[in-house]
Amino acid sequence: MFVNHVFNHLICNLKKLSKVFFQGDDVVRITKQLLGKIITTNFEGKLTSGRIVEAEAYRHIDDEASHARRGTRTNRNEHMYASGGVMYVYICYGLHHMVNVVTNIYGIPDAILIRAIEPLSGLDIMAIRTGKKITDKTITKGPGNVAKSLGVYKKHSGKSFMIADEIFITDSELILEENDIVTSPRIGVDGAGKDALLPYRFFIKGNKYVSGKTNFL
DNA sequence: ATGTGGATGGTCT
DNA sequence: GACCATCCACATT
Repeated sequence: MFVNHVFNHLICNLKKLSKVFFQGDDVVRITKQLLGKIITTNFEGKLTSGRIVEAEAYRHIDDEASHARRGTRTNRNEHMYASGGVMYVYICYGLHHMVNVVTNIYGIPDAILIRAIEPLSGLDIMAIRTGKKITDKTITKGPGNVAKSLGVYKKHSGKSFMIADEIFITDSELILEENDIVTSPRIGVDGAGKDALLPYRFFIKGNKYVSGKTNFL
């Protein structure tokens, strides 16, 4: 418990990502840069955090896999059009909440789906939220489990990562080389025609928390 | 180790 | 009323 407290203190003192990072105009590049960073939620005194090890870019209105394809703008995806630095949360298959980081300037719908994190802090809380064991490597694997372990729900959509009270993303000491990152097509976007083949998914090579079957190479 | 089908509900046509 | 940016249990190899 004491160790956990010290660790939480460390995380809170790491440099928080801000405007310069979130409001860049190249969501694909930002997605790669997001790997290794640490996402933290602190809801009602329950602090949980993890290293981002897998993420996907959803880019502009001409991306057929995006909720904002062809300029679609509805109540559901409104936060995708917000200026970079807020969270976009939606429900998938009626039961899974998906955590996205919105990037770019207001009006241009770019977002990054966080597909997996490596748990760092608040493992006991994550275990309660997911109903899994602390030692279970699937506890934060896959986008549904990311939201569940972090305690994120649709009601949190639109919250800023830059106010740094309940949700924030911090820089990390981890330096990733090109060779540490694997690129692939996105998962579960078969309906997107040729855009389903775009190399917009990135993950840390060999990390055991990455979703899917092929996290080798 | 791999494959299947059911759960479950908001969103848009 | 069909479609999902999914997960899990359980079946069969």
